[in-house]
Parts: sequence; C-alpha cells; structure tokens
Amino acid sequence: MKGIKRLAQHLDISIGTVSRALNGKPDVNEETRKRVLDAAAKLGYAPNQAGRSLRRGTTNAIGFMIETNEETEANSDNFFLGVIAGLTGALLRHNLDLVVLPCSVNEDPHDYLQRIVARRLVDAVIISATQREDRRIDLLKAAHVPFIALGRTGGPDEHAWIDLDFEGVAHEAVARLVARGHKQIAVAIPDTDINLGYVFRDAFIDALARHGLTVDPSFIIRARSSEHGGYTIGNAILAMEDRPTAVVLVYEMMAIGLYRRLNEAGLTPGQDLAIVGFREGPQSQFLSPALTCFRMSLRDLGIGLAEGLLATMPDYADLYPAGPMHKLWPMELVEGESDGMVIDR
Amino acid sequence: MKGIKRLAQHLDISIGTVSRALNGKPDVNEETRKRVLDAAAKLGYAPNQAGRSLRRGTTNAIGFMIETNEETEANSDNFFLGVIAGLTGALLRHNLDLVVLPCSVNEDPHDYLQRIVARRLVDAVIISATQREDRRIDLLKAAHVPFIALGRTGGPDEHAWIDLDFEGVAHEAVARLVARGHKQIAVAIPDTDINLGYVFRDAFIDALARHGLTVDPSFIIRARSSEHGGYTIGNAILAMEDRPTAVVLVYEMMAIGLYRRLNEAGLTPGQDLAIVGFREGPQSQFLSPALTCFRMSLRDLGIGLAEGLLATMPDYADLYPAGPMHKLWPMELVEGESDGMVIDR
DNA sequence: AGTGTCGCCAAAAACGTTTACGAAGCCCTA
DNA sequence: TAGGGCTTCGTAAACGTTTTTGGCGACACT
Repeated sequence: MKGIKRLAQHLDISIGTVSRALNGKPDVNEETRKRVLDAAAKLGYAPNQAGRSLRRGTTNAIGFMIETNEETEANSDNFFLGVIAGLTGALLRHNLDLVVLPCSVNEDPHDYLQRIVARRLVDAVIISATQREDRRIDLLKAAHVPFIALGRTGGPDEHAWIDLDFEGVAHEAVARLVARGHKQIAVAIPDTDINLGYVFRDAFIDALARHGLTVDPSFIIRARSSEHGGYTIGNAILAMEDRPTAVVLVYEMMAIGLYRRLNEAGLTPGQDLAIVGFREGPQSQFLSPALTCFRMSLRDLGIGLAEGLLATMPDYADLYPAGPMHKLWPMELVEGESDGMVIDR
Repeated sequence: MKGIKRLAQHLDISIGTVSRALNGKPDVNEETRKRVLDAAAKLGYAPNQAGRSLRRGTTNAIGFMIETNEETEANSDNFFLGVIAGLTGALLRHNLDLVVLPCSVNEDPHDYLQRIVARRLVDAVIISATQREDRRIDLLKAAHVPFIALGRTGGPDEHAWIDLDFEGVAHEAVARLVARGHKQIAVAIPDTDINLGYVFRDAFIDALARHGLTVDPSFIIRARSSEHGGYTIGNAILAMEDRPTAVVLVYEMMAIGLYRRLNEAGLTPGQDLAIVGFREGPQSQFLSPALTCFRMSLRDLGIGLAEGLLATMPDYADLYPAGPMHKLWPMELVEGESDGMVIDR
C-alpha cells in the first residue's frame, strides 16, 4: 500500500478526506486536517505528480524551449543559461517546476513543440529565438497553452512577449558614433532566420536615416553569433576597399573574435575601428581596450519572463497586471574605450 | 474524445492494440501497426505523459538539483548552468526530459529532495554541491532512485560520482609554484560546508608536504565563491604581517575580485603575488596579466554526468559500462603570466 | 414536530495510458 | 475430426490522485 491510500489507512479515514485536507478544501474539520497534515509530514508524504496531473489535467511545470546545436563552439547558449538562473528563482516562489526543452537543430521547432504539447508535459511554455513568422505561436494559441515569447515576431503580436530594446540601442549607438565623427557605420547581425536580425537591421537603418546617413548594403554583415563569427566579421571588414570606421555588434561573443582578428592584423580596437557591442554575460568584461557596450542582466530577464508568463496563466493571472505583456527590455550603456573618435586616414 | 481513445475510434480498433502498436510490442500485425503509426503522425498524437507515467511508474525525466541563493551577486550558478548545456544535449539523444530542481538556500536540501522523490517527479537525479556527510545519498539509496553525485562526500562512496581532480590540480599547482621559488603558498577555499573545500585543502596540504613544506594555518583562507569573495581574499592577504607569495584559488570568480583588490593596492598580480586559478567559463579569459589556471569544459562535464547517470538506470545500463562511475575529472593547465617567479622583498 | 441548513465525511467516478489475460481465427498434424 | 500452436486483437484492470455526489447527524428555525 502506497501513497495517499496508506496515509488514509494509517489515519483510518477515507482517502477523499485526506486529499481534501491536504489541498486546503473547506469541508473538512480543522482537527482532522491537523491530524492529516501531521501524519503527512511524519511519513514524508507528497502526492504523486503523475496521479495528480492526470486527474487535474495540469502538470505544475512550465517549459523553456531552447535550441541546442551540437557544435562544440560556444554559442549563444550562454544567453539562455543565464535566463534559466532567473527563471528558477522566480518559479520557485510558486512551486512550479522548470523543464528544459532542448530542440535539436535537426528537428523542426514546430514539430518538436507539437509533441511536447500533445504529451501535455507542461502547463505553459517560454519560446525563444522567435522567427519572423513563427508557426509555434499559432500552435500554442490553437492548443490554448499559455506562453510568452522571448523575441518579437514579424506579425501582429497579440500574445505576450519580451524583447530587447533593439531600437533604443540602435539609436543610442548610432547617435554616439555620429557624435564622434563616424559616418561609415557597419552592423553585424546573425546569419540565421531569427527575427532579431531583421529588427536590429531595420532599427539601425532607421537610426542612420535620422542623422541623414544611408547605409552601404555591404555594411550589413551577417555572421554567426559566436566568437568565430566575430572573427569572420573582421575578415569581411578588412577585405573591404572602403572600410567602415565603426561597427555595431549584436552579440557579445562577436566582440571577442573581432578583437582577435584586429589584433592579428596589427590594428587596435577603438583606434583603427570603433566597436560597440552587447554584453549579456561577463565574457567581454576584461577586453582591452574596454568594450563600449549595452549591458543587461540575464537573471532579471528571466524573472521578467516568469512574471509575464504567469500573467497569462489563468491560475496566476490575478497576481499580475492584466493583458499580455509586451515589453521592450531596456539596456544600459557601459562606456568603454572601444568606440573612439574617427581618425583621418 | 481525446488521446488514444480518439485515435482508436478513428481507426476502428481497440485502444489496447493502438498502444501496443505505438510501443513496438510484437503481437500486432505489421499492417495494422503501419496504419496506427500513420494516423498518429497525421493527427499529431503523442501519449499523455501523466497517464503514461502513472501506469508505467516511470516519468521519462531526470532531475538536476542545484542550490540557488537569491542574492544578486553572481555566484557559482554559472558552473551549474554550464553543466546544463551538456546535460540537455546528452539526454536529448535518449528522449529524456530534464527538470531543473532549484533548492532555495532557506530549505534543507534533504527535505527538498525528499519531496521530489515522494512526488515521483523524476526517474533519476543528479545532486551537486555534496557535503561531507550528505543525507541525500542515504535518502536516494533507500528510495532506490538512481543518482549520480557531482562531488565526492566524506564517506565510503559506493554510489556513482564525478568530481574534479583536486588532488591532481593541487599537486601540479604546488609543484609549479615551488619550482618558481615560492615557499609561502596560500589557498582559498569556500566558506560553506561543501565537501569540495575539505578535499582541496587536504590535497593542498599533502602537495606541500611532498615538497617538504608545511602550511601556515592562516594561509588557508575561507571566502565566498564569488568575485566579492576574491576581493576579501585580497583583504586578508594584505592584512597579514608575513604575506604569502602565492595563492591558489578554487573558483574562477575569485580571481577577478582578487585582481581588483590588488590593483587598488597598487600591486600587480603575478609580480607582487603569484596567482593560480580555476577556469570554468570564459569569465577570466581576458584578465591582464593572463591568469594561469586549470581549465575544464562544463559542457563535457555535463555529458559525463549524463552518461554516468544513465549507467545507473536499469533501462539504460546495458548501453554503458557496468558499475557505478567514480571519476576524477581532469583539468588542463593554461599557462598565463599570473604565477611569476618569487621576488626578493 | 416538521423542515431546512450546515458541517463533515465516505464512496465512487474519472483522468489517459499500459499490460495481463484470454479469445478468436487459422494452419498444421496426429 | 480433434487438438495444439501461432498470430492477432479486444477486454478490463490497474496506476494515484481529485472532485462530485450524496448521506448522516446536529442544530436552528418555524
């Protein structure tokens, strides 16, 4: 005899009453409830999650879907991992379990998520790396699974999402570079289909336009979001006849690779090429010369995601402001020495 | 009508047969199986996890227990997060789900784990930050839950574990420092009850003894495993009348704080104080002067843990070598400039 | 005294799946 | 023709909960 049945037999009351006592239902004598609670604590009873999930139709877990590529090179995984730290903390307060949903690059994210939903493994999900048209969103809507997206899509966004404030960053970065005399400004965006690239590119073009500048198409450089990607950005720039005097990098790791490439060419970041980057983690903290970058706390971002997600879940919605969250996550400029004045050549 | 029942009705066969067909049981006509498989794919059917878990008594998930402190300062979380990246990849191959089990610092890890086990939330667990006497191990053994520990305990270790090769590191670090003329060597260990601290301290003392050196008790410095902890190590050393000429740091972040403290005092790492550190992540990659450190791949460590854990699970044991894994994880020395020759003062 | 109302609890159904068991049909052999 | 073995499938029980339903007694009110 196991589980609640054992507990009930031990107390000589019915399992229904035990269940109601443990779940705080009103129609149970307070003295009985106390007996049940004491016995449960003493015997170390906790309800079997499968049984509870089956009956309740709810799993008490939320999923965080990330893409994992098997390549050995360090990639943007670090980004998601930092977010997980914030998520666990926030979900712990509500006794929600976090299950990591790693989608292999070999599989269609939509199909992967479809299987997760069909299995009813989680009550709600966080999707990341949103694409311009992301079928996962239609899937989740149709299945009535609460969700929040980390990243905008191209379409109308009635659902909850949080995205980095790429427009704000682009404008601030461009304004700063223009003030320092730069006119030939390049931007590096990821080479995948992730919507982030399009958003940042457009924000960048718009920011330049505000200063009366147009962008040379070759100055929009697509690269992997890794250190190696940064290295290839260096290659691309060095190969240009008419080089940009400044470049804005959308991933932290890119800066590291670009520094390396410049150093190999005997050039100095911030002197021969102005660089403005992002900083999600501590990686670029000790680059020399110090990287001028936009910084964010991944942990806080994780907490924000948890709150935005909970707000979309019927059982928790009353704790949070109504309506799906649409939030542009602000970033803070950290002044370094990598975005120097333009030098006549 | 939902789930397997719907599928069965749609095909006009019994749910039992459908289930057997999907699970590859032998007693089902191959043509029938094909019909079932096709229909399942077309309708996007996947078995409800709660129902399956309840019946099978197995959840298809493994848990990774970590401790999360709510403090804002970046702590060793980064260590665990890196491991998660490796875990997800390895578990993905076996279609196992990973659930993160964050234990609040306010709660007894044993009680927390006890609840997880009672809920039967996961089939197996990875525990980390093992203590010298860790009651979680007795709990898991008694409950017959397969597990692997990241970190040794003080007791007899019949169970599976992986730990960093602290002995090897201590010996290599000390030998290197002694060869450079250092005789007054300090070590920094965590200020918590985690077993790692004792292991490293003992290995350190033993390594010194091999070179005929004894250790000044004040040279065993306890500090938090964070950047701030490294800063306090600097304070402690600077306050000593008879300072060590070298120090070995057991956490990556410590080096960053110690560098900062030394710089504030107008001292140069590697010149006024030799430093040997650890490097789990990319944090200290760009410290100047470059940190001499022992490096490891957290991702590989995660993969190793997954394999060690699977070997203890009856359903997977045949894929892996028999017997619980006891592994000292090797680390690789990265030569920097922070462990210079001793200078007469 | 009859009728509601309330507090408390037992009984039983339901959630979706897997699997033990047995039955039906068929072929083959004695 | 009886019986045995094989293949294939349907039936039903079981997993551990939660929740609905209803019942019993006590009490209050008319």
